[in-house]
Amino acid sequence: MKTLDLQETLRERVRRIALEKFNIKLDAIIAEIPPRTELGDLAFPVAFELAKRIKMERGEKLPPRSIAEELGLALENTEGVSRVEVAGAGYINVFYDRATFLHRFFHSLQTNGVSGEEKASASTASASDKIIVEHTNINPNKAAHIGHLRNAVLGDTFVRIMRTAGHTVEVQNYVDNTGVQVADVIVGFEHVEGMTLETVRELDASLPPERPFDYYCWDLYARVGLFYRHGDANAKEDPERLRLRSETLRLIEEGDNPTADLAEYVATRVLDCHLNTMLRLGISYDVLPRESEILHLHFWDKAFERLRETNAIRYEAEGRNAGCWVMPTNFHASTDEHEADKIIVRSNGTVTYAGKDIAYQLWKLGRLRLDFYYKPFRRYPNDHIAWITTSDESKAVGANGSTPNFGGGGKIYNVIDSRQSYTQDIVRQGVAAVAPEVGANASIHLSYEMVALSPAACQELGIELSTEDQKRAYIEMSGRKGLGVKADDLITRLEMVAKVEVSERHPDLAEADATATAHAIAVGALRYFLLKWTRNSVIAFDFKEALSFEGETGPYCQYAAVRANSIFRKLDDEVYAQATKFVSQMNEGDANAKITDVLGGETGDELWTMIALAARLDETIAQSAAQAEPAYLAKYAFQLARAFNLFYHRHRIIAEEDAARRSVLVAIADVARGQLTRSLATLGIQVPERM
RNA sequence: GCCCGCGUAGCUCAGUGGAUUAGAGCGUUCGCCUCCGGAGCGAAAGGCCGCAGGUUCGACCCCUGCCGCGGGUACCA
Repeated sequence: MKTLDLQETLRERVRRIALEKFNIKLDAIIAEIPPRTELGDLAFPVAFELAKRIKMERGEKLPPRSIAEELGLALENTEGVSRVEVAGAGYINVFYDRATFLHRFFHSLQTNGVSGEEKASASTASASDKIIVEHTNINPNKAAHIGHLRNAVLGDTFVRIMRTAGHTVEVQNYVDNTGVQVADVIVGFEHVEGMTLETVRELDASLPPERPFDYYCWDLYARVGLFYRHGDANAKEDPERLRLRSETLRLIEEGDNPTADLAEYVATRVLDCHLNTMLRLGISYDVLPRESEILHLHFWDKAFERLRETNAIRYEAEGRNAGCWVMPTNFHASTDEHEADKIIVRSNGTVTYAGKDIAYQLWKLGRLRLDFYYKPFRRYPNDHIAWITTSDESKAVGANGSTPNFGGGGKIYNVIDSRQSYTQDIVRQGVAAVAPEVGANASIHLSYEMVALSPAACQELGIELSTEDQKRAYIEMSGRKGLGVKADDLITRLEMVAKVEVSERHPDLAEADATATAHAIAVGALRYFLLKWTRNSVIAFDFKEALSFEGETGPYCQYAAVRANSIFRKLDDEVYAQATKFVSQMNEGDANAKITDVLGGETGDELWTMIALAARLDETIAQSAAQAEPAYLAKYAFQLARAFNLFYHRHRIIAEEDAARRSVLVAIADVARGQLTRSLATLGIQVPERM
């Protein structure tokens, strides 16, 4: 029995009774979890709503309390409900039949442990509609930093949540290989360092593993920022040097020249580094659509044509934006400093990100009637392949019928930080103009706040702060200035700290096992750290906090699961079989009465709280999915771990002498570890054997 | 200027569609390993939920205004 099933039944009954007894049609029935166990397992504040509606519709004044009493009475004989109480000013508090609930819950986990399975088959309609999630999307011109990690972990976790909820999800990582940021680093190679494709290749081959190509580009990108300013970070950019950037950008877009070839090499190599970084955190992709193909396969041309036809964009013959194609907006007022219009095509003919993204979104929604060619880019350890787009039909794999089919999703989620809300609004407006049939709502901006640096983190990184900045709660990272915490550095550091702990606690563990365990802990710590904040909270990154394994952290949750597993390692098989039989078989002898007895009283309340919480996983997944908020699931996993630790501390399981009680305790520990493990897996966190 | 987000315990944050006693983690103080793993458990202290109005039987939550902080308003993304 999933809590949701019983909840749904009760909601339906409330709806029906309200109609029968009061002739009121309620559309949404609010059900809430009461604050304390004494107040029941589910509460309906529906009497207040009914009192209001009755007064409005018939002018009749009925006190909420009497309405609640009448409704509660009618709810009482629902199967699985032991009693109903009316409390406060008119709450209907429902108490479940604990023994029946435990046994159905336990039995359902025994028979189909995988949480989403049941739902996937139950909601085939929504499952047939493919969801596309776009995340990571790091400019392929430098190493990934913790801000990029927040994006990828958020996106990847959302994908896991949607899949667990029974949806079909396609994961895309968009590669902006023809943007200004790539152009900048190419200016660096060509004009600052005087290098060519050949010498860059040699350089790449000569780099040490701990300072790979993306690290090199990180530094070079910062140097280019200085180059534009003649070495003075506070000076204005030299327009003459900026012209190198726009010309480089034009050459990259055009293709088929040495600069474009170099850009292709650099962007591909950096992308490869990013995929390595993400794989360390268990993050992988299905397809890597590249901006260069948006251009070369005429996706943009087609989108451009349709944007013109629908008058979504117009050509500016004069003024500040002379020679550009712009999209007029009313998102904000224009001032002397800021134009209200957004430039889509620059005066030198190159296309801004917003323009290319409109074409990309249209393709994702299946509205462009054009497609990419694909070739394999990477085979993951589990044999999954990440495909990359190509404009060269001859290189595409699939002549033998194995061509993958991407895009054309029913619903699109774009994981992009909130600073880009304006650009995303532009993109949405463009998409809606060209494809009014899907409108502005098919594509969802899954926004989140940035990761900034705490003053302490800046100090540790050796970044000098102005007295003004020292007073701030956090300092924004800057790729252009090379200011930030590199993802790989942080992961490595976490692994080292974890390794020390593991080796200390388990000196007998083989080296490879200790390393693997430390890795699992590092991933748990980092992913949880990035997920515990809700999306619209700025993370002020702090090393001490990120490197902590205590309190509200991933390792705390992992530890609870490891402890639970160790009970079952030690538990006699016979005893486990006995417990399983006792709890999962309904109405055998006096099992029901005995279970009811164990779950009664004050101690029983405590046990029951643990069971009720463990049963709430599906509901939490559904909420996380609906709100696109992985933090809900992260908080739930922590709550579950905390509840389990308390339960573990209060009750001896193996040593319990009363057989019925022992069986119940075993069953509770079993459902708790199962649900905790599933929660963590959905967060992308593994539970090691020992830690 | 305009648009978006945020002001909740010393610090960092939860609080989902309005309701009973506003919750965590960190930090502070004090306890707990003859007992399935102390990366743990318990307890204490700590709150005009930014301010002022409004709606309501009832507001941390909804509405309006104000104050403060952050982000955006690029021919960057």
